Amino acid sequence: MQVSLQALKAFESAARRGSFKLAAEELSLTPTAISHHINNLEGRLNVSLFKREARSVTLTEVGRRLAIATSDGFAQIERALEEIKLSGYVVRVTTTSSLAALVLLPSLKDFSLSNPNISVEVSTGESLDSLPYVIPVRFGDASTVQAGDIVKCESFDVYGAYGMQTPSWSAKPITIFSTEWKNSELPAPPLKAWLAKNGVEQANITVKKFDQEFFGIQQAMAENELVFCSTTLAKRLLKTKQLQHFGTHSVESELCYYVAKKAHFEGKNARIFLSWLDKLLMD
Amino acid sequence: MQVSLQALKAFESAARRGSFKLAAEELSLTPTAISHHINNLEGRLNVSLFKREARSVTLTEVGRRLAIATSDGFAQIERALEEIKLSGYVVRVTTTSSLAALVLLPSLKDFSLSNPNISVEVSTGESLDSLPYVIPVRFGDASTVQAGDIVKCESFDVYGAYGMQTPSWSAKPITIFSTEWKNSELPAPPLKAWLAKNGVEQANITVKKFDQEFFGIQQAMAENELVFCSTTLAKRLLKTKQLQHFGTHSVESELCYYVAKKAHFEGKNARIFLSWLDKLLMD
DNA sequence: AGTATAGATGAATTTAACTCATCTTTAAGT
DNA sequence: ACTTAAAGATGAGTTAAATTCATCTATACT
Repeated sequence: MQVSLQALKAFESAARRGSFKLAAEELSLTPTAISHHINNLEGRLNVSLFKREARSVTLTEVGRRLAIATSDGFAQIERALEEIKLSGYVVRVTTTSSLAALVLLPSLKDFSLSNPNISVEVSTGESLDSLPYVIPVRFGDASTVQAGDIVKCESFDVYGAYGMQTPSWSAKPITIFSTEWKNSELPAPPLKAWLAKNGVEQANITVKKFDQEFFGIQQAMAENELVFCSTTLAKRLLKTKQLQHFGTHSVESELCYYVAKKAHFEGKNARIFLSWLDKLLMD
Repeated sequence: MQVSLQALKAFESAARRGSFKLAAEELSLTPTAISHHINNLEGRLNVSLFKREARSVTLTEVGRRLAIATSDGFAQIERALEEIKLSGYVVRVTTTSSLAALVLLPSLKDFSLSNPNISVEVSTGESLDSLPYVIPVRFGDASTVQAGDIVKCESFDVYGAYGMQTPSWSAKPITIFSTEWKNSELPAPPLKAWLAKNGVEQANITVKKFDQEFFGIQQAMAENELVFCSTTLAKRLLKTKQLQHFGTHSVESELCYYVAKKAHFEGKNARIFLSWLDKLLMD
């Protein structure tokens, strides 16, 4: 197609509106741009598309032929685009299983109450990360993440299944479930620092590791055990009386939740979702 | 339409060909351009249009929806454009009445024999001059015309109606028909120079003026008189024994035939016509 | 293991798109 | 009849989108 698509669109609008001026308004251009486009089109096609009067233009016969084709052709494309754009009101998020299961999915009903016209689709795994319209909420080493992308720096603490006895850190052997990330480059959960901060280094502790926090948490709840996990994941479970806290002190970690290229998500609905997520994780 | 038409066209081609590389070839672009367009489109629409493999791409469901619409929409427009372009095989020319009547129209059957698929439409007057696809063959002052636009510099001579007596320049009063252009800024026909060149300044000459050469020529033929006109217009009439020449010497003039913005007429058929015209006028 | 293929990313370059300034030709209003 | 308004035309200058170049990545193939 050696003729410019912009020119064809300008022509279509001018033909429909019967005026270069109105076409310019419709397309947020100047009348000059319309005039140039149509003159260019006429030159390329070697035909006259409009008959010019002093203050108006009327379509020639050949102009009418093209007007019908462009009107139908562009309308067809626009209908498909509209359908697709409507589907864009879905905000797509990909994140870890743990955050999805323990934080995001359970909180989504609150989001939906506030934003009934926004649909959020959550997926786990990393295969969608590189898609420009999927918001990747990831867990990573804060020192390798852009400051603007960090949503929440994570702390860790020990929690026990709801209703179990308070552990005696100086007597019986104690088992604590913790996590060993699949990604060996991620900083390990700061258990040693926690032990030191809480003055229980000398406790008789056995650590059982899971490759996801979610698994460790679930197991601890099922077996009335302790779990060393992030405060973010534990928060809701504390509130719903599935976990309990024993008055120990949490420790900061080098880990954080972040959204890669956060500023790139410019869509209105994506911004709304990201604001909500900020609040959700920081509270 | 906030999405780029170029991006939509790139998408349509990639979808049809199932490859960014092939789309790039089809559209005479680089694969990078295709990639940028499609990534931009996906970002704007907030959807994935292609599933990327290592060495290939496959359409997503939503991509298929858009592919159908763009394929149909653009095809519709292109069909109309093809029809219109076919109609562009008509070469449109506007020129003076004199040249049209005495040279161009009578010679067109030769042109058609050589180019049976090209149709030439000739109009007189200046109203079509500014249309970009109408070839204006004009008569003007060579000093104000771009060198590349000049087709033929014009000479003038005296001719008589066929069969009339050879004029005696030194005896009886002589009437010569000449032209006074409507456009007063055009150089007058060089009659004085002709008289001087032919050594007949002392002849007893009365000049009768017409505002078009064609009129003067027609009148001279009808009344067995002399006419001072351009050699180009006289040529065919000499050949067809409607005018005769008396052995006088033609004089060059400051006037020429030219095609305004000649180089702008790039269409194949227009170039063919212009070549033919060059030859016709120069012979 | 090395090479080829094809799409991705981002900076730099190119070019078409667009605007601004000015002009022209009516048409409308006084 | 004269003046003003409306709307398209032309061409130079500016801007922003389109495009390329350079480089990289992830397979697939030999």
